[in-house]
Amino acid sequence: MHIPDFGIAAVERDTGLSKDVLRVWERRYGFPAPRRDANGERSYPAEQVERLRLIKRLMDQGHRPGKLIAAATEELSGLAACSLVPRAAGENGEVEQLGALLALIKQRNGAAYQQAMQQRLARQGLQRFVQDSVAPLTRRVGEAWEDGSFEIFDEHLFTELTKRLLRQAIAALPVGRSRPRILLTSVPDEQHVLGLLMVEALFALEGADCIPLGVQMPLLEIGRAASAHRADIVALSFSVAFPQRQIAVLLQQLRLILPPEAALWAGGAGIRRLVKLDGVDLLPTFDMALAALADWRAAHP
Amino acid sequence: MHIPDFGIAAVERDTGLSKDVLRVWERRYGFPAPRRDANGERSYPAEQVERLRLIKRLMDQGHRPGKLIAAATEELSGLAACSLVPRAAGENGEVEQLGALLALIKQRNGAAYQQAMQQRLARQGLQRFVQDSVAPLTRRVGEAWEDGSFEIFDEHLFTELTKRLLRQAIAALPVGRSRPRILLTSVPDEQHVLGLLMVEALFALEGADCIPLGVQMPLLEIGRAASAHRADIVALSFSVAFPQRQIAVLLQQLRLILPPEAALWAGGAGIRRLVKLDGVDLLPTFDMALAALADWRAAHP
DNA sequence: ACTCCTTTTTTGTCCTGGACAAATTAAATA
DNA sequence: TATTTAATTTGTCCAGGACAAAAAAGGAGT
Repeated sequence: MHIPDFGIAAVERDTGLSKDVLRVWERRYGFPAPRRDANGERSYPAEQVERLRLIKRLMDQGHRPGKLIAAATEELSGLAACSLVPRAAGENGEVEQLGALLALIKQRNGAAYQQAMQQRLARQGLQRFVQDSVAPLTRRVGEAWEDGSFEIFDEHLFTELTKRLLRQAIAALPVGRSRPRILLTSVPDEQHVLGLLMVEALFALEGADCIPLGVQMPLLEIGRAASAHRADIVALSFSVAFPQRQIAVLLQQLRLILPPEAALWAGGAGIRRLVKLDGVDLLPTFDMALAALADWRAAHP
Repeated sequence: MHIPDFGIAAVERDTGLSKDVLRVWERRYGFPAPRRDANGERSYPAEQVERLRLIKRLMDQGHRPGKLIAAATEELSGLAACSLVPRAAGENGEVEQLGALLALIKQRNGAAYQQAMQQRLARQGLQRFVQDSVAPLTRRVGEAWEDGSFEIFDEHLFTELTKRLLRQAIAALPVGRSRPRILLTSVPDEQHVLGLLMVEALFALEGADCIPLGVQMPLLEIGRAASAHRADIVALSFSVAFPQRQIAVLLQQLRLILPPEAALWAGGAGIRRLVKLDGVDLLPTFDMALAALADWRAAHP
């Protein structure tokens, strides 16, 4: 079976590497080395697309492209080596349980995973379920993806099923009617929604009035939505995969677009490395988010 | 309050128009006409970004860029005029009810919308709920967005809340264990998920074993997932907004990637204008999708 | 008037190769 | 060992040309 070659647009879609990057890598490093079709346009064999995807994965993990492209195929070793993050001791029972849940996904047994998680939710209650089950699981899925033991579609299945659990749990809560009114969304190009759902669950538990707008809102629309819904707080989420360099400028631009009386909160793994920004509250952890909520209420009696 | 200018990357993110398109429009039509920053790079005033968004909206509706850019501001009239699609007579009571539901979204009363829809679901049952409530509502939201009476964030809120309802309803169904095993997903750049959820609901009602992988799966990953899950059918969804010219080549490429024994089904409003493709089943309506499911079962006893 | 075929215009995408600034690493200094 | 400075790496942007696929316009035949 011969998989046909990919055009440059298809490679961009499938790898997340922009056309500019693909061309400049070819010029500088000699890789990728697509052949040309009848019109002189680049035509990438599936094999090179796979390799590009691997390189992208390792880059998101912190490696640099120059090194990765130079290395022949021993990357595979460096790949596994770097993800040996030692796990905190003393929680081995818990770790085992989470591992068992991940194994269910790995076996592609979605139904069993869903059932097991439902039980956990009932046992722990929503707050601890989010903080002690969903959040650590998400982290471990990320690690498993980085070290190659999880395929992308395993991650997708995990995400999809977990999203359902969280949404179901949120829908079961009484509708929040008290302040603050919190608008939850993400900027364009940021499509990870799990973090947003987790924080929505926590806020909804506290009785806040959450307005979930889904992901990928253009900045100007976020501003309009905040006015139209008279939101007290606009909460954004940034995943690790989001291009770091853009986050700061993006937040500052949004700050200028938003009504001054609306607070701007940013959370997610992507903002860990960020320094302080004027008029933006950076909330890297759930505890900080809950504390910020309490602070807001104290300041707005 | 002065909203700062946008860089070309920000405009691409917020409007969905590629950098290439933005530059070539400027060269050909003289619009947009960004000023230049200190580095000679394009810098788009927020006003022009808004206008670009409007143009994009009208283009998705079928208008051509050359005309739109030439027209000064009378587009606003042409905009409203074109969406006067006469509604089918005889269903006015039903139309009224749907209109009332839309009005709830428009009033930004998410809670009331959710409650009303829940009632409808209980009354109609899932199948009729999908076909007679969700599908027509989705169509009307699309129309409302095109003629400007819905903001983008209204559409996002509608989508988000409706997704929740559908997922909840699907989760309440007994787990499908019988054939066929259907893998549901969409290709990269296609992020509309409502159609996928609607069809999942219908398939799940028929007892099929649905594997929801969420949206935006790279083609090669879809192939792998189909093998790993031993899927009988891979079902993809394309919205109207998806670039038409790419759909056919994309489907043919995926056909070659998939195991030959796996069927490839494509649905959604985006495939309406498509002609027949070898090895791909085009299913523009829900009825056709259900018929295809029945056919599959008849052929695989 | 309507359909089918051909020609022209429109429009998006791709190309080359240069430039530069922000981020990162390496070197040098206190 | 810290902290500043120089060098390198790397992503993004630019200009302007080219081309093919899609859409519109024109023409011939039934």
